[in-house]
Amino acid sequence: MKAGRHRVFDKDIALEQAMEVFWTNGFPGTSLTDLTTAMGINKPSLYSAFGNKEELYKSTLERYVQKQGAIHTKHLLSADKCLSERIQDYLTSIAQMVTDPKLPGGCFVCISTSEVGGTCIPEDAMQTILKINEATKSSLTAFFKSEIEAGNVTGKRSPAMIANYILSLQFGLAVMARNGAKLLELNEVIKFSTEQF
Amino acid sequence: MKAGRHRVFDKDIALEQAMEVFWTNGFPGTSLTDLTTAMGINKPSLYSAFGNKEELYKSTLERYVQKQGAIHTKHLLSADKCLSERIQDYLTSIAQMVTDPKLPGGCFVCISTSEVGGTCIPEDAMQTILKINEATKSSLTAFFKSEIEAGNVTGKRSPAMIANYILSLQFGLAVMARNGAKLLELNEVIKFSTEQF
DNA sequence: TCAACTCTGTACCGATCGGTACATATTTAA
DNA sequence: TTAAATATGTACCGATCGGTACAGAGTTGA
Repeated sequence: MKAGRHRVFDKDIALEQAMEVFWTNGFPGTSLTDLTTAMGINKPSLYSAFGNKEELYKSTLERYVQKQGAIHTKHLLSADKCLSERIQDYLTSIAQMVTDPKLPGGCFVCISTSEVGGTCIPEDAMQTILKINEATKSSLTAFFKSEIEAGNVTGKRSPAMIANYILSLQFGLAVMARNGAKLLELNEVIKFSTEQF
Repeated sequence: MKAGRHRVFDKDIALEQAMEVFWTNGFPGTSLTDLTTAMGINKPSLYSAFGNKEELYKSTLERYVQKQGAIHTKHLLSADKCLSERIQDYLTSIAQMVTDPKLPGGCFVCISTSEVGGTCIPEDAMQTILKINEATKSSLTAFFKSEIEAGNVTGKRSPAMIANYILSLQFGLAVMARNGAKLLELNEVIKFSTEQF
């Protein structure tokens, strides 16, 4: 066991609470006081555990991708379902998350992406966000490439284009949720937008 | 002529410059120094001409809707074109704007909508944003209602659902642009997403 | 020419920003 | 029991935040 006084807060819980604050307010809209209040710790504890505001922000983004983002992709791979149904399940899973009243609303990555290009987002954080979206896009592209090769897509469509289409829809649904759209409305949109598969 | 010293800056140009700053950085990400620097005026001039930061923000939003948002809708009504072509033109016009290198990138309303729900957006500004989106949605709904009545839409689709679909696409394209998507990519997505009309 | 008026520039306000120094409390290993 | 190590809480740092008081500059009508 390590010498020294023990940490009295759970680092993982604190990280989740920080994530909710950044998710709600964005990076420039979140102050250290917002963070320490939500996390139930004080500033020196925050800095010793998470570095600084930017490092904490990047940590919450990575946590989001792992804990909130990754739960949707399994729907794309479920057996015994046709492609359009799997895409629909995937998008519906996202729609549920972005409208979940127990969460801040919308998509953390989408909100962060909207802040890319602003002058008050640190360069490193910007790269983190862009990398996350690149990973999503290339993952979707690889998926549709294999689906096309399996003959599950009609017509002559490129995997990258379909990936961009799905990514656009994800972002769109997330902003719609921030605007107050209901899950039912989003599900109707999803049904319509997956008809061509 | 009014007595007193004359204003040395053009209020309309200053408003446009303020709009670009808010568009780039969002409301919490924009400081008064950012604004006065871009507008080329000092704080007392800003306050006497535009009220305060929030009032200026709302003014830039309204200006955006009038000058940047309204130019797209005409494509929906052009004669001698089928519905899918008109929708495609409408969305392409938006895609051009959100990727225009002479503009801040993305859509100002979309970025503002992403900030709705955060604790540092004043209540009045929040209402302004929501009203803008309501207006867009009801305008699109009315449009599709008349198109359905004209028999231009196949299948049994509700105007509100199609309006939500188009609005989601708009938002999605805007966030994609912030993420660095090229106009060509967005045009491919648009073509694909309007096939079902 | 002068009073009334409006805008501009400077200089400042209290509050909050992100971040830290330092003393104290707590724990482990020796 | 003690030294080393680590976390916490307080109290503070300079910088910046949104906003304004006030003096002076410029313009009008009388």
